[in-house]
Amino acid sequence: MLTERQRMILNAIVDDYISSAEPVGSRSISKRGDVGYSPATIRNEMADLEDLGYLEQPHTSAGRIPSHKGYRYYVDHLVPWNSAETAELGTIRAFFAEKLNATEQVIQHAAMILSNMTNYTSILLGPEVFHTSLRHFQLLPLDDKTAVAIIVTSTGQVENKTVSLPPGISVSEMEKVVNLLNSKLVNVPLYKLKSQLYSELGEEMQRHISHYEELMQVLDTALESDHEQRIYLSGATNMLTQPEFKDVDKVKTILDLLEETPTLLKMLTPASGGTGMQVRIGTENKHEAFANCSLITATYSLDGKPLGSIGILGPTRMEYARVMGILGILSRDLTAMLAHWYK
Amino acid sequence: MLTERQRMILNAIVDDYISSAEPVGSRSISKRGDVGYSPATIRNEMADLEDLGYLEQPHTSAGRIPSHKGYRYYVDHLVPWNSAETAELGTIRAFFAEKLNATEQVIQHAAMILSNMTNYTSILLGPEVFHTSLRHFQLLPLDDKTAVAIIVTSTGQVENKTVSLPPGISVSEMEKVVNLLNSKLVNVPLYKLKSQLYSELGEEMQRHISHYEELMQVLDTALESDHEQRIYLSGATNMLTQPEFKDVDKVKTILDLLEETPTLLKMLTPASGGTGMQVRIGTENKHEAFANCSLITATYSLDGKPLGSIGILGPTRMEYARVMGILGILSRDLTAMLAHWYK
DNA sequence: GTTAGCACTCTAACGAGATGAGTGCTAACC
DNA sequence: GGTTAGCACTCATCTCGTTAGAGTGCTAAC
Repeated sequence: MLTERQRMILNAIVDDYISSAEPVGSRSISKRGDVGYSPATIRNEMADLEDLGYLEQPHTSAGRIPSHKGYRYYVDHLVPWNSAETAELGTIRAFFAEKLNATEQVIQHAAMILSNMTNYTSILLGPEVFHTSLRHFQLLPLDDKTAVAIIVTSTGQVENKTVSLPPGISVSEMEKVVNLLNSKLVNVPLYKLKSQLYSELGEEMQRHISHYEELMQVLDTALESDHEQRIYLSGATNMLTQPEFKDVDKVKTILDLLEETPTLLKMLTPASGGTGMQVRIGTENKHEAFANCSLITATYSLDGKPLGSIGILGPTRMEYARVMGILGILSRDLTAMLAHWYK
Repeated sequence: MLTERQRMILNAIVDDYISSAEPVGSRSISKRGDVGYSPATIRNEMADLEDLGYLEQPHTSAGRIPSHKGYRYYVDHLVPWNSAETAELGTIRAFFAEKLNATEQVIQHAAMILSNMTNYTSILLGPEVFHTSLRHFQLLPLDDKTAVAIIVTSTGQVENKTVSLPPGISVSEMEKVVNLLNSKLVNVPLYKLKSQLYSELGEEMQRHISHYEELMQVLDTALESDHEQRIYLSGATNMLTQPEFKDVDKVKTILDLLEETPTLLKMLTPASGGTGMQVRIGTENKHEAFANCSLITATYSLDGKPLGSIGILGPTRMEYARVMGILGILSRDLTAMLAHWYK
């Protein structure tokens, strides 16, 4: 649809704008050297690109800035994205060379590394316990009224929840049930736990146990999917350094949204539908507060199933190439690392 | 040292400045009605108060603002602090009426409530596991190289840590040791765990166990005080709404500091020395980034020992009376609640 | 001791050029 | 026909002098 020359010019404009945050004029494009035309010619093309919707003009006598459509085209067709040769490869490899042996810890650390490297905000979704399975279950009485339920998953994550005990349940009986539960439910995926609880322990137990109803109630809440995905956010304040967010009020609404876990979840999870890298530009994000933001996400997986996502949030004027490169490497390496641990 | 009239005027100025954030002039004080003097008289007193160091003048023809010394005097002698009658009492009571049965959950929730009520930033220190004791210890093998160590404390908190296992340790032997450990170390304060580990299991075990050295190494790292105090931060973005922080750069350094756990710890922990409420004004905080901030902290305790702190961070121009009232109630109620749970 | 009055100071707000980056258009050039 | 030089025009931003107003300090009167 676009001529080769138009693509070159669009590319040059987006590149320029990404690094300068200023509307870019015909002269500066001409001077760059990689587009060998005079300002006048470039002006003509720019007018055409604006008509086609790829560029915008803040006001008559200013340069052009990319529109959302322009960014979209840039991301889809022009980004020089070679994840293998990113300059930051070294940093990432160094990160994975460190000896970290807990998944959560790795993810958390990765969030920091990401935001530091990119100077944007990183949002990581911890491993989705949903697809992992039960390794061990335990119910530990604290006093006669409360107990701690502990669930260890196949990926070594530990979830715990305090439950209140109804009066009259004996410790020994509880132990018996928990033991049975362990023998029956180990390796069952977490999301099937509650249904299996009833099918496996249903009839069989009812006559062996005195307080069947109450006990089931306790186990039910204990296995309740409190196992939410954990979200790790890092570098939120980097938003403040972006010139487009010098308006304190706007940046406040953004930072406020970032403090809300459900919002972040909603932003990151749909990405797990597709496996590849996803870029959501401006209004493609659901919240209007993010109209001037872009979100780039990738997923990491285990056994081919996406486990969680890693994402970078920045202004629409974002270093797409660099960020995509970094995310690409990191998601691949994370996947490899997990595969290596839990093969 | 100050005359009654000077105290009245200082009080009026601080009150006014707290609610307006503008230098306050003699006329506006006179008009308030509670100081029945003409602007000229008040001007004279203001000049004296400035000489004494309680007030400052941004420039010659502006009103006065309180100096740090002025705030300090206000906090120490003038704040109308009646924690019992705070208007927010209802909100707090409603919060405690909710049925929450995990300490952590309560603290986390309290952080949110606090920042919402005050519109400042709340910083809460989770229960200091340091002073709690061991209820249960467990070492759960994940595969032949790694295991999860789980520690349940007397207050029902669950700490877990992934440790790597040296090759050649048998599962049964490990179980034996862990069982012994449980029988010997339950109810030992966490901070004594490591030393007791050696004194209790030292000679006795050495001959019964094949890989004594390696096993001890594992247990050592498992009991390592990874049990850091957890910090709950809420409403950090409220900083952005304060007019004194309209400068994005300054607020960025503050928010960046708030992202660093060690900094927060350092700011909150010294407060646990004294039992009462502490107010640190401006440069009394250690970091110079907080030169324009005040931090008010209170502690909650169990069995008379301070367990953790709750704090509010805001501009030096802060609603001291209100915040101190709220913190007072909350810390008292938290203490009562913990006492009720773990009596 | 208190207060009215007044000259003085200093910031913030306003508005009128001046500046300059950038455009669109036309006409000339290859 | 595609490309480019030239030029008039637009418009945000910067500068600078002026003004308005809030507030002070001082003096003199009450």
